[in-house]
Amino acid sequence: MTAQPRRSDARRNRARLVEAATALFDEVGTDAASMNDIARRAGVGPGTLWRHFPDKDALTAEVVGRSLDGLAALAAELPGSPDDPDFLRQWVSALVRHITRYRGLAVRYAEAARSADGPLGARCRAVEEAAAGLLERARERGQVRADLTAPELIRLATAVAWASETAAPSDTTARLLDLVFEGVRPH
Amino acid sequence: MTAQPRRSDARRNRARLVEAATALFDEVGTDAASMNDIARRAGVGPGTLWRHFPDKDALTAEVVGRSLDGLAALAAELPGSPDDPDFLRQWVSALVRHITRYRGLAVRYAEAARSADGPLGARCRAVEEAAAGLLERARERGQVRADLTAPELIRLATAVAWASETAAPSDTTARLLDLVFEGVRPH
DNA sequence: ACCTGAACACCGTTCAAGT
DNA sequence: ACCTGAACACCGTTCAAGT
Repeated sequence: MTAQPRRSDARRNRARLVEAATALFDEVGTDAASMNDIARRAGVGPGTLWRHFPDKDALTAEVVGRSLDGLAALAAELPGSPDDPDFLRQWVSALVRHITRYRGLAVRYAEAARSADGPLGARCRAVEEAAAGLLERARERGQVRADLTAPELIRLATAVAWASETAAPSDTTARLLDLVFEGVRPH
Repeated sequence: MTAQPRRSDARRNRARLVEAATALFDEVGTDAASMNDIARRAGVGPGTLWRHFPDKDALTAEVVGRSLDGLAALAAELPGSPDDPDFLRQWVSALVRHITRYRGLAVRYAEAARSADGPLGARCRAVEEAAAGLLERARERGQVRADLTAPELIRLATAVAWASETAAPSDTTARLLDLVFEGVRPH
């Protein structure tokens, strides 16, 4: 989201920072990766990091941005699939997979989605719009409760992502998602 | 959980620390309340706090312990209620209410429930056993999916608590809980 | 136009020195 | 037996000084 700098050394520094942040997010998670660590890994001073990205949200948005955009694009494709009764669940599953990509991302995503401002919040709004479109189609086919809203669906997806982040076995994600879709009560 | 000290000044310090922690948890949440802040508020040095409670989990367990014990007791009473079809939901609702009592508690609870050790983890195990008992009774009456386990139910409750913690309006808790019980799909 | 790195107030945590 | 408070390595964040 943040604009590309003009000077070539600045562009190189920026690229290195995003690369270092991505690597550290991958290794230790969003929270444990400190700004100073990221700057050190990129081989620049802390001031340079703060100059390129005003806060951690901006940096996070840069790292996960492309993946979030892909989600909106995926939403545009899915409803075309020939009457798959589970296309909504598939998309939500993809959303959960994205949020669990880095440890700690669920919290940042939830906060950004609530305030809806900042570079990450803007991305969340786009995802919410995509969800709203899918939800409408699912509703027409009677595949979801009529009163379910897009923010609620996303909040549930984020909650599932958070829960499988703190859980021990990683395969529980699908199970939790199933429980949310089918409900705790018997159908 | 931590043993009461013998010397009277130590006992007084301990009581003041728990009081200060409770107040700060209430005002700014579990995370924002730093150990140094708590010690300062209690009028003691940081070393005294660390002597009484080896880590923040022990302190948290002391603050929320009685409330958690009450939950296990509540589980023993509920099934007696004359065939209320929603007694399980009522108990889970009480669990969620407890976890949302202090901001940041959901994360600590989830981590303690996973590792199951430490003073907070011990309490989580007791809650899980209570949930297992309720779940069995609910299953006999056909009120829940036959394959639902107690850890899963608690994980869902914790996830709902976490979600309503990060959400803007506080009344969404009941709504999220309803979605989890009834499911996203129409019944 | 951009980078450097010292600096500030904080954090969790420990531990020698006291009473 | 228990408390004190200085100390350490860290954190996020800023900003004068450089090129």
